[in-house]
Amino acid sequence: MRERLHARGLRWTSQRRALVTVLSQTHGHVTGAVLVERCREQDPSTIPSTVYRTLEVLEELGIVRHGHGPDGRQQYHVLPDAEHGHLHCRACGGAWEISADEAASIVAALESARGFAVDLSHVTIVGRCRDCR
Amino acid sequence: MRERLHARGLRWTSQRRALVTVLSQTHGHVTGAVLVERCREQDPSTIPSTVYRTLEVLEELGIVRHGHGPDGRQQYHVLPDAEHGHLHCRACGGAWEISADEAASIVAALESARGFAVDLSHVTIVGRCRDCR
DNA sequence: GATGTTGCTGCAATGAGTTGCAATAACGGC
DNA sequence: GCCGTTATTGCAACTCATTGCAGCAACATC
Repeated sequence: MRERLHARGLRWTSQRRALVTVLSQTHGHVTGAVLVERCREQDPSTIPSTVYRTLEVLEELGIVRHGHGPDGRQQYHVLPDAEHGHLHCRACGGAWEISADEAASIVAALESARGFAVDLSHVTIVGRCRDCR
Repeated sequence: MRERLHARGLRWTSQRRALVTVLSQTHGHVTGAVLVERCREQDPSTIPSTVYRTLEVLEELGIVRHGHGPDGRQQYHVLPDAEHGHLHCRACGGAWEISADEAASIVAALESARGFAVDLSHVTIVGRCRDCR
């Protein structure tokens, strides 16, 4: 981690260390607010803006990816992890992942028709699941 | 409008009238904040929570639909309008619509594989457009 | 036109996230 | 180990959106 930051002229601070530790203990998806809260457990003096700014940096480094839940709130997940999209049922709140394979049709269609490169990790599709229909 | 509300036991108030007027003069996509602002122009005493709550009601009636921009903020558009998804370039901020035809492949795939009913209006796909790549 | 219901509004507080700026503290060089 | 540079932090203010609750006012009924 330290290396990766230094390679770009960035610094390895205690605040970043704390967030990276929290992230390493995280599985699946977490909202930004939850990450702030978990950092606070480690160090109550943690400031939200620092956490959010650090998450931005980590995303640039390719350590985390973020998307938005059905309500537009931030959701992060830690790499390495197969790239995937997100599926949310509006009725029951259930969540599933959309594999790259499953999304291939639309990713390819947008790529060939418009030359558009889809960021699958950021994709969230909302609707109703089988059980809730 | 009044009829549609009354049919459900809801009421036709001056605040709702104001928002409907604003919406009728709106084309394309607008953020929630902009709608609040436009209502304020008509009536400076407009309260945000009332606007957001009214938008919820109008969405239930099928008058508007909402999705989220690349930053997760609310975006509304007024019906009637062909149902469509949204495409955003992270680099230039450009926005395009994804027609139901274009999205058909993934909508059908999720439908048949998982029995999931996609809300296309709510879909926003973020990435990089041809020019920005 | 007066009255009772109850759906809505206004308000205040809260949550989530962002931004500008001055002070701080990593880091590299000596 | 000290110093200068400048990336980061802490803080405060702000934007966007949501929620609980008491009081108000549409609407149906008479």
